[in-house]
Order: sequence, then C-alpha cells, then structure tokens
Amino acid sequence: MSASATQSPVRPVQEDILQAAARCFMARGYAATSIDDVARSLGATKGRIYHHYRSKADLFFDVFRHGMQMNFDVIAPIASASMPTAEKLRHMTKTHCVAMIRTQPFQRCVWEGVELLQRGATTPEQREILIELQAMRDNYADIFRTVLEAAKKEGIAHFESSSIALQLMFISLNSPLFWFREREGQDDSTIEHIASQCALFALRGLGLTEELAANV
Amino acid sequence: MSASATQSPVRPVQEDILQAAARCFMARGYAATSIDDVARSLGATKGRIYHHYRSKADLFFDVFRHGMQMNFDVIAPIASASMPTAEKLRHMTKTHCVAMIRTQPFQRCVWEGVELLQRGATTPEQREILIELQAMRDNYADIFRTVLEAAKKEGIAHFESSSIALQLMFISLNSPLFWFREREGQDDSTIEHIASQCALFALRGLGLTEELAANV
DNA sequence: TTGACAACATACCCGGTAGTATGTTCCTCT
DNA sequence: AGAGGAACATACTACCGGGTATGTTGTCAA
Repeated sequence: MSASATQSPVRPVQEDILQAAARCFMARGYAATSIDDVARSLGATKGRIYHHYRSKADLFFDVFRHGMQMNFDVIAPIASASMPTAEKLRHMTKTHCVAMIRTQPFQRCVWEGVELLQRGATTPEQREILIELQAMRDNYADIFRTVLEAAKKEGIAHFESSSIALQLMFISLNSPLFWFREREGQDDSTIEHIASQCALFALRGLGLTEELAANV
Repeated sequence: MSASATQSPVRPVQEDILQAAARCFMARGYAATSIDDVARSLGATKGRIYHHYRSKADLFFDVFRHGMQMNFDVIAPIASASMPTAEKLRHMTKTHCVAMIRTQPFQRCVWEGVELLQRGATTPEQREILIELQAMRDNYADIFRTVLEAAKKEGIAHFESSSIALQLMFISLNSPLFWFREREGQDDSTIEHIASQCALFALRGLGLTEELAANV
C-alpha cells in the first residue's frame, strides 16, 4: 500500500511494556509485582519482556526514568521562561500537579523508586543506574528550589527551612498520586480543578499572600 | 528476691516483636520483609513470631492497629476538649505531626497498610480485619474532618472541597514520615520545631490567617 | 532460496520465603 | 515428682517468582 509497508510502528513495543509495567507497579507495588503480571496484562509472556529488559529492576528503572523525563519536559520551559517569580511559581506548581495526575502510574513508580534508592541496591551495576536516577530527581527538585529561594528573597514567600518547605510543597502537589482515581466523566477541566486546589494549598503554605496565590 | 519473682515482664514479648516488625517493615516495605528478617533483628527465629502471630499479615495488621491506637491516644483528648476552633486545630495538627515523627516506624506501616487496604486481601478472614482497620482510620480522619468543617463554617478556614483539604492537610503533617531521619543531637525541641513548620504550612494551606496560624 | 537475525513463546532451574510439624526446655500447678 | 503447657528453636515442605536456555515463526537481505 504505502511506500514502506514495514515502517516502525507508531507505538514502539517498549512504550507498551512501560505503560503496562507502570500500571502493575502502581497497582501492587514493586516487590509484589511479578514479571508474569506485567506480561499477562500485555497478553504476552515473560519472554517478551526479558527480550527488551535484562531484569525486573531494569524495567522499573526505565519506568522511573520515563516518569522523570515527562516532568522535565513540562517544567523546563516554564523554569527557563522570563516572568515574575510569583507567576512562575504559580505556573510550575500547577503544571507539576497536573502532570502528577495525568501520568499517575509513572509517578507512583518514581515515588516508590525514591524509597528503593534510599534502601540501596544489590549489584554495583544497579548502583550506577541508581546514582544517575538520584541525580535526575535532584536536578528536578533544584529547579523548584531555585524559584523558591528567589521568592523568599523577594519577600513573596515566607518559610524557615528551604529543605522542609520544598518537601512540603512537593508532597502537597504529589498528593493526588495517593487518592486520585480515574473515573468516568472526568475531563481535562476536572484535573485542572483538582490541581488548582492543590497548588493553592501549597502556595498558601509557602506563605504567599492570597492575591499572589489566587487564580492558579 | 522480691515477693513475686516471676511477675510479668515490664516489656511484654509482643511489644518487642511489634517494635522490630515496624522497623523492618519501614526499612524494606511489607512485601520485601521476611519473617526471618524480623526474627533476626530480635536475635530469635521464626518460631518465636509464629508462636504469637498466625501469619505475616496478622503481624502487620497488629502493627497498623497499634500505630492508629497511639494516634487516638494523643488526639482524642484534644478533640474532646473545649476550646476555640482555631486553637483546637493548631493543637491537633501539631500534635499529630509530632506523633508521626515519634512513632515513625509504626506510622509508615499505617501508611503502607492503607495502600494494602485498597489493593484488597486474599482470605475472607483478613477482609474482616481490613474492614475493621479501615473503619479505625476513617474514624480518626473524621475527628479532623469535623474540626475542619467547623473552621470553615466559622470563616476561619477557606477551601473548596473538604475531602481534598483533608487529604492535603494530612499529607503535609505526615510528610516527615518520608524524609525525617533519626540523628544524634536531636532532642524533643528539634522534633517540635519540625512539627511546627509542617503544622504552619498546613494551617496556612487551609486558609487560616497568619495570626491564627502563628505559634503552632 | 537460504541464511541470519529479530521477536517472541515454552520449558525449565533454583533460590528464597510463608507456613508447619516436631523437638526441647523450663515453669507451674497439683 | 510428674504432668501439662507455655515459649520458644529446629527441621522440613510447598510454592512462587526471577532468571535462563531453548524452540518457533516471520522477515529481510544477498
């Protein structure tokens, strides 16, 4: 029919595996999820997964990486844009929260991955990957940290410890990861609405005035 | 020596097992923790644990129950006391946060337990226990929900969805569960100081004015 | 056409772990 | 003093799940 009948498929195989893995890991947790579970949700067998990934940990790490990458993709443009600090903070918090909801399965894996990082890995091979992932996450947090400290310097935000403020902000914005459920009749505006409430809570918590925090 | 040489020990055996189990579950997660791990951290073997608990799940559920019970013990007196809503909210948030830090291993189990609840149990026997634990947690949350809605009615707090506000408040106060680490030189004042920052963040997030949220 | 390789499925191995069955010690009560 | 049971330790079983080794099919290139 077309010029090249065997062009690479629109949705590469790896993308499907990552999607299925993210959902399984979210549903049962990393340790309680078996490769067979992931394969079954794909209508396939272990062979398919082990053909593309060397180990269960490798698969999980790739889900983590993809999750973080999606966050960078939406936040980096805002962070590098030129706008008032308060407005930048509003945009970044809201956008981050929307991303958490939209890519929930992946972000749940990122969350659990952070815990795995702290518990350490077994093989030295995995250690190297873990260090890379750790750095990835630290870099992402630093984007927000920079804006937070700028806001504090400008007298827009009021908090004592930057580290604690950063943690509190993130956990507020990440909160939907733990209670949001996909349901029928939920469209973009529903998600936006939820994210607005979370971002408003976070911005208030950081000490922004009602005017500066409004209309997130 | 004394009148009754074989009095019941000050620290019952079950208490020790619960402590060890809570720490192990916090360190590695429920699924990745083996009964042997818990036994080893007690300098004992499986036999000791299975003599007191019928299954791994039962042990975990008991840790959950103890964690929740400790929360009730500190919050119930405040909730039933007679004081202005704002003051009650300050006390409850701060106290809850302190409890999270002080009993961190147990509360991490409570947290993971909530996820296990959502994923469901296998045996119908466990289902009954899960329903009981679920109710326990709901009752605890309702204590805060009542105060929150009172605060909203009085015009002290400002939020849209009570459910979301409750989630955001809790996750802010629970936040130390995920980043607080015991270190040398940390005394009660250190914990109080951290809890104050979390409570302040939460109260601000709920829309309390700076004066009402101050001095938590 | 055939050889090579990608992309899997199938069959298997083996280590770890929940749970059990049985021994052992000590205490207590009669 | 001896019978019974509480409080464990030891030894064992059964199964699950990560990983591997091998078989099968389709495709493409020479």
